[in-house]
Amino acid sequence: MDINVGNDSITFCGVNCFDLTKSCSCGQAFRWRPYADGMLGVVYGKPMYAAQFADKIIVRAASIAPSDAALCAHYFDLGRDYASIESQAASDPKLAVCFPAACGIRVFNQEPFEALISFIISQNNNIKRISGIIERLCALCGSPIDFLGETLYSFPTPQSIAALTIEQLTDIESGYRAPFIVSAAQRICDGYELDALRDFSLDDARKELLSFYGVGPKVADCVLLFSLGHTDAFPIDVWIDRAVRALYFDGGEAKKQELVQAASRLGEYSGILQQYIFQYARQVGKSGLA
DNA sequence: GCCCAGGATCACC
DNA sequence: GGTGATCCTGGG
Repeated sequence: MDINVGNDSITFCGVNCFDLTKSCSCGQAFRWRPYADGMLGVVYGKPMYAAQFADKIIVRAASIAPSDAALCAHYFDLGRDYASIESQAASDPKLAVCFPAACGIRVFNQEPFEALISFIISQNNNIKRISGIIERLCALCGSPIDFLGETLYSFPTPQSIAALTIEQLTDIESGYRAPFIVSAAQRICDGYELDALRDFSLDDARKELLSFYGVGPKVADCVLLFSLGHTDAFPIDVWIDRAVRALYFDGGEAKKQELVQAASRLGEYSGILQQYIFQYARQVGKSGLA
């Protein structure tokens, strides 16, 4: 992969196994939206426009710092060998079914605090409404930044979320999750280091996250997979439940423990393969999995 | 107006 | 250690 850095853009050349739009829209990240020929989002507090032309990815920002190329490469997970993960998927008879829908998905490395709050909001919720709540949260207490004639907002700091009242959070329609959001932000303000969980074993890191009020197994695994580098974290929501039962249990009933075992057999990238399965499940719908 | 989808918690067994 | 009621909102 070649990288060219300019004053206001970075170009990554020779990127394979990456479908930018699909990866931004598959439900792993909630702040990207279509803009011109690409996607507009906010990465590590900085508004960015990303577009894809064959194997080139162009990222534009108001200004590019020396560290931004490495930051973007990390965010989009460009350093990982997805060709081998995709070939694992394509050659596994079960996963091969998912592959056409899923190829080109890369699992992003989001900011841990943003992921924690976002996936707390995601519980009992659908993607459209999750995005709406997060955008209103950012507009409420993030920092406004003008870019390409639009006003975007950074994801709020733990301090500014911890200072919100339950009423303010109810007003942006976060519902009964409001106290969970404040409690998590409060704990980060008190000095809890989410980043330390990168070096924990999967089980230990999960135990830590489960101790947050309002965080259960599914949200914990999302935070681990989408922000803390645990590529073997395997979030099980209703879609994954349906799809794994359809693919690995002939559509029959399976206990939660059996689903977890089926996932662990997929190996160290089971979480990335989970995104492939999720994308497939969403595409074929409930009736396609029966 | 009614019922359902979507996860975590808590009370209870 | 497992089961079921409950939380909130949008959509059929």
